[in-house]
Amino acid sequence: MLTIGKLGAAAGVKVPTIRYYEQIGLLGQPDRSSGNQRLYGASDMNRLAFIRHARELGFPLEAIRELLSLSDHPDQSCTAADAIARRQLSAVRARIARLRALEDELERMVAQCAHGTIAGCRVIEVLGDHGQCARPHGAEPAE
Amino acid sequence: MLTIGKLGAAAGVKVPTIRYYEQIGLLGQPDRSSGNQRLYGASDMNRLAFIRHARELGFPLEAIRELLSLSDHPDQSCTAADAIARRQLSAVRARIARLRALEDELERMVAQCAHGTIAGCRVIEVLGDHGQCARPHGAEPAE
DNA sequence: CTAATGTCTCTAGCAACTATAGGTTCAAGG
DNA sequence: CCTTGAACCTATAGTTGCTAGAGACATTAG
Repeated sequence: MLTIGKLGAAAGVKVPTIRYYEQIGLLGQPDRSSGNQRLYGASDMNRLAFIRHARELGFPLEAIRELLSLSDHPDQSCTAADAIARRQLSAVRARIARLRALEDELERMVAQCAHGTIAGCRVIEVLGDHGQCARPHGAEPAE
Repeated sequence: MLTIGKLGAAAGVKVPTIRYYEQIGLLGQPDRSSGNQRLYGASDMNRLAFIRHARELGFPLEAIRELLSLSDHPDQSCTAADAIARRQLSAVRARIARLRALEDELERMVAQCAHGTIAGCRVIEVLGDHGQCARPHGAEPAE
């Protein structure tokens, strides 16, 4: 049985965050010690690790809640979980592409700075240019 | 001259968000019509598109403020500008590296999903399993 | 046994919006 | 010209996903 601090250290999640997850119902209420302290077992550990990894991948908590409910009922189809993962994957790829363009421009700026002023800075154009958008704006679902 | 609604539609930014950006000083105070309504020009449009794209890439508003200051003062001494550009460049590179790791993990998740039931779906296992982490947890800088 | 650390609850704050309320201005149709 | 409805104004409060603080109780190392 782990105290909340040990659990947090093991899963890489801060203690107040664990209590927050419990508060919003992502984690169930754990057993308590005689002195009212939370005590966790291996299944809590797995659940928390799942939440942490999903958060790292950019899943919103509501999507995680959905995934957890799917895994609580493993006889259902995993199509929904797969769709969420695919959506995240394409979002990640779009971000990488844009960041590479910005990286190039910042490299160019740093090189230019080495020899004078930053007149002719194109950072705004690189990120300001709508024409370089992977997809058009305005109709995208919010992240 | 564009009203705030037209500007927002053109840049893909909601109207209250534009007013919020003005409030926190990312956008200057625009001209007003005789009836006190905001009027924007092409340079406001570029600036707002820049902010939107940078936000999509996950830059915090304070980093965007710095990037904008680079283009706002193109004659600025290179010492200051260079420091800002270098800091942003390393932030961009860190973000790219992290996103690539996430891309790999999502690819693996999607590839392993058997499209059957969750019992055979690895999405949840992959996210729950600490052993498959690209890097150990706990010592990473927060996003 | 005592001192330090960990835990408890509760409240408040943060970033970056988003929504609502209650009023004003503008542009288009009758 | 006048009305009507959309778009605008200000100001405030709510959202998500935490994070930090205060003040009190529990546990553990020396």
